Amino acid sequence: MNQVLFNIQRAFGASSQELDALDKVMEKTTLEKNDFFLTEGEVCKSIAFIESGSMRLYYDYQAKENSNDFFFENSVVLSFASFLSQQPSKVNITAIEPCKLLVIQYTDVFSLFYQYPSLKRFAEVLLQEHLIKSEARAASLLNDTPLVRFTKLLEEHPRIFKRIPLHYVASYLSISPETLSRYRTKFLI
Amino acid sequence: MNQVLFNIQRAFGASSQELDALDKVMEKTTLEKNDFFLTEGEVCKSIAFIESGSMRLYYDYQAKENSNDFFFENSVVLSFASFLSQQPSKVNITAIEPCKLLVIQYTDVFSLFYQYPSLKRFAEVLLQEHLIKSEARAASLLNDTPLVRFTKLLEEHPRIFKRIPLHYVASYLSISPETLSRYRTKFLI
DNA sequence: TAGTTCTATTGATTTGGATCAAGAAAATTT
DNA sequence: AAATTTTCTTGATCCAAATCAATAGAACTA
Repeated sequence: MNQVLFNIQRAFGASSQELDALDKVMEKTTLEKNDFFLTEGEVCKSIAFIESGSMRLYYDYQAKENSNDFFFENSVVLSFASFLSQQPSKVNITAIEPCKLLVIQYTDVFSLFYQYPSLKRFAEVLLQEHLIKSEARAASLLNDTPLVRFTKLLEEHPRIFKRIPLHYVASYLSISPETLSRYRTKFLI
Repeated sequence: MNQVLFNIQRAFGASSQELDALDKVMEKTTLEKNDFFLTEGEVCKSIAFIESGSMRLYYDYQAKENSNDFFFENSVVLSFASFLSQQPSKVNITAIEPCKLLVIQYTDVFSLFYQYPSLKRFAEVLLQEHLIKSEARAASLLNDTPLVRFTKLLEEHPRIFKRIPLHYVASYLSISPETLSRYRTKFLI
């Protein structure tokens, strides 16, 4: 059994029947560094589980790439807004490191929900978690100064600084790469 | 039939039976200016529909009140994060103008969903709309300069400038009241 | 209606972070 | 492993918005 299925089983008590059904519709794929999982304007028609590697979700806005999220192993990756509404995505999602992914298609997702209630419950929890995360992201950008965002990120997600190129991290914090570099020397990183 | 029920019927084709059930659990209440609908730390146990008036959702953060949303007639008001997780709210919600509200309790919401699928569908649409709005809010704070946020708000929601005290609007835009005042003279408002 | 508090404007000054510029270090490619 | 590209750092300058300060105007309230 792959790690993704194992996690779902452990967290939601999915039956082996449900896990089998899920396994059947999961396609293994890989992405090279800088390959796109989703591009702006395209409708998000699949969900990815990351087996290994890291990814970045960003807005391409006025010649700037503003990163809004990073993903690592055992994460679920998609544009919720585009996937749910089946409207063109406003974001891009690309591989930072080479990635091994398990991918499920939109149509399969809903036919699975129809058949297996505990998978529907899994999706509802994912959706709720994402909503809370999205509100927290907006709150952080509203309430915190750039320096506070930096120190919080450093404390809460130190691995981001180890595995993500710093100019991407700078754009996530909504500061220039130069300013991030200065924060880092100031905090002896 | 009140305006709220009328809207639900029109948008979701709810049956008269469903609307009756909804009507039964809706309690009319009023709020005076500055009264709280929800305070930080409290669990959000109800949903309000605004019949008349306006409300404000804000973070109370380091001696500053940072407004994150404004609501007018025919809006649905709650802290989604707190309501869904039944965890203490991180936000406050208060009346700006005196409000007439229709309020539904948490427990009634879920018993209604259980009985009436089209109301569940109504809730799912609300949730999806909120998620997209929350992502858009974060995107705006990440991508746009203060001045661009101001011009977009002016264009997309001009009534906010007519009915909401400007220092609240300033905090929503994440700028000082002085800067908002200067933007306004610059744009001849 | 006079007094008080709240809200908004305008001016002077300060400041945190952006931008510009150059070079160093690291990673990738050939 | 040499060449090229990408990433990161450091310094100098600039600028948009914050802060500080004073006043005016509106809206409560006693």
